[in-house]
Amino acid sequence: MTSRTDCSRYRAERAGSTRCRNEGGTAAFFVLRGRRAPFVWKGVSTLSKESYVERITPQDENFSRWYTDVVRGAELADYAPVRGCIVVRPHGYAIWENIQGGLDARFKETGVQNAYFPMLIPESIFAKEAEHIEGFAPEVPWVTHAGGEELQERLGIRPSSETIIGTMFAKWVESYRDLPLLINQWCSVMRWEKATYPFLRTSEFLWQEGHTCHRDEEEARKRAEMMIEVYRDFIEETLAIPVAVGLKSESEKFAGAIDTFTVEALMQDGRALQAGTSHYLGDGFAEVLGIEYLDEDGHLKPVHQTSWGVSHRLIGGLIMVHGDNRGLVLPPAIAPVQVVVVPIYRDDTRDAVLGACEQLEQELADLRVHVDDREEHTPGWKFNEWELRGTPLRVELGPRDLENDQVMLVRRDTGDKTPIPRAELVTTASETLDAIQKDMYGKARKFREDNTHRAESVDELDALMKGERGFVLGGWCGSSECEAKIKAETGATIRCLPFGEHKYGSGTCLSCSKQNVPAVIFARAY
RNA sequence: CGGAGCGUAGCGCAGCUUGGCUAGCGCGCCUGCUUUGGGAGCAGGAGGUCGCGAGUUCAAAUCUCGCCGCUCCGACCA
Repeated sequence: MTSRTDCSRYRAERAGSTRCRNEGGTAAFFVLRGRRAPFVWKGVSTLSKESYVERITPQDENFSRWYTDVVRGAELADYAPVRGCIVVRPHGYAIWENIQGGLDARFKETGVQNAYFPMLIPESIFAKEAEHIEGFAPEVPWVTHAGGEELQERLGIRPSSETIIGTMFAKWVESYRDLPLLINQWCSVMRWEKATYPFLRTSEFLWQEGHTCHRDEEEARKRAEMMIEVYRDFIEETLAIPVAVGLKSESEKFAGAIDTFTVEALMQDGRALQAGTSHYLGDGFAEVLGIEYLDEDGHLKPVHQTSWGVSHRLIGGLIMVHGDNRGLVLPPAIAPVQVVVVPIYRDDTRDAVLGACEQLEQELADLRVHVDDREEHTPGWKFNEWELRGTPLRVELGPRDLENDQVMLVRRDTGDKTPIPRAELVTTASETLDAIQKDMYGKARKFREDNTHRAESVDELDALMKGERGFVLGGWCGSSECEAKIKAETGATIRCLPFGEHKYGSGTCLSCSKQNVPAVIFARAY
């Protein structure tokens, strides 16, 4: 009874992991916790004996190291033998699959269909839109040889697919009756980055790119705004990450777009993360690619387009918004395993405990539940392991619980440990998961509010950027000169010109002191 | 792209300054027994092209040159 298929999956996933190290090292993935340093968590002090305990670099000691510790420790990703590329491991990929599932359903609700286009783009096609190729040229790898011969025409590896998809759209769109055309593809793209960082900036990354064609500007703009709203909804509801929604400045816009809408999140180190973008492309691509339709009035007109995407960077956002010094903390809605059951037994109680666990697993079948019945680890080891992996809820079941007809329920986000009567577990578990989801969003939202400041001058902005950082609201007159100057002096960029409920009124331009200009969000960005 | 550092067993490191026997240590892994409510104990065991390529030398993990990769800190980007 102790072996089940999902169980062996978890075993396979863990193959090759290690978490301890010797005394005496310095820069390290896992740092030695000093002898007799008590492992303190929520008032629980343990491990008083001399023992080596793996530790993640604390966030406030070195946030970057903490981040990479979590990425590798939670087995989300590993470095690949290709420069700048990561391997997304099963646990990380399971999160990605849940992101895909949630977004894909939302896309389809708005009438979008999935398709797939080639990864290789002939140079002649890629080069058709001038701004587009100019923006991406430095980051595009080219295939020049194949079949043992030099190719007649170089093939670019897609950094984004506007041109190749548009080329196909030109064949498919003939009449206004073919519009709107709403297509999405899940794929990976490649951008040859100078400096890479797991999930946040890798040479190849997983994403989705939606591409749509419309009859006029109004309809296309509506679609671009609709999709940024889909992102906002998903990221806030499912990933429990609050975002600011707004418009990108000219310099931060997508190469070839008229307008770029963005959702911006704030990480725990006070830096901003662009979590998703949606572009109104105008008819620029349509003009050069010949995506034209015959309108009711008998005239041939170019379509108005949009494109929009999010990437596996969202996983980086999850880590940096919710994680703590014990590792990853996952919102229940996205967690591959929502409830882990850890049996605690001796030889004489083994069968009873494992039997009860199997029963729990059946009772909790509506949730994503996993019984960790591995023989080779102690319960304490498993507690740490599942906390590092971010599992929202843990159920502990041992002989004492059997006697009292109860289980222990432990929340990952707060560490709270509560005995629950067996009969109430199913209800309490799903209620607690709902509470965790809500509380995690609330906590992240409060963090953002506590770390959103106002600045009246470049000096004030600079002081904030040198200190605790965060979102800084300040006036901006709209000129690229002032934007560039502010960036040069403070390192902060304009994350967005907020709209909707995120508007913050007006102020004085931080750089040129022009009065009554809109307030925008400044931040150091990833 | 600049500055700094690193690359020796699956992971973390020592050895390198001053070249020399069989390259060590901890964790992990394997076997056995005892264990199991916050990373268990004992015993035995397996595991290495010392990042890659040249060079110097009787002899290179160690010295020289080149290349590759990674990490951290700054400038550019989903």
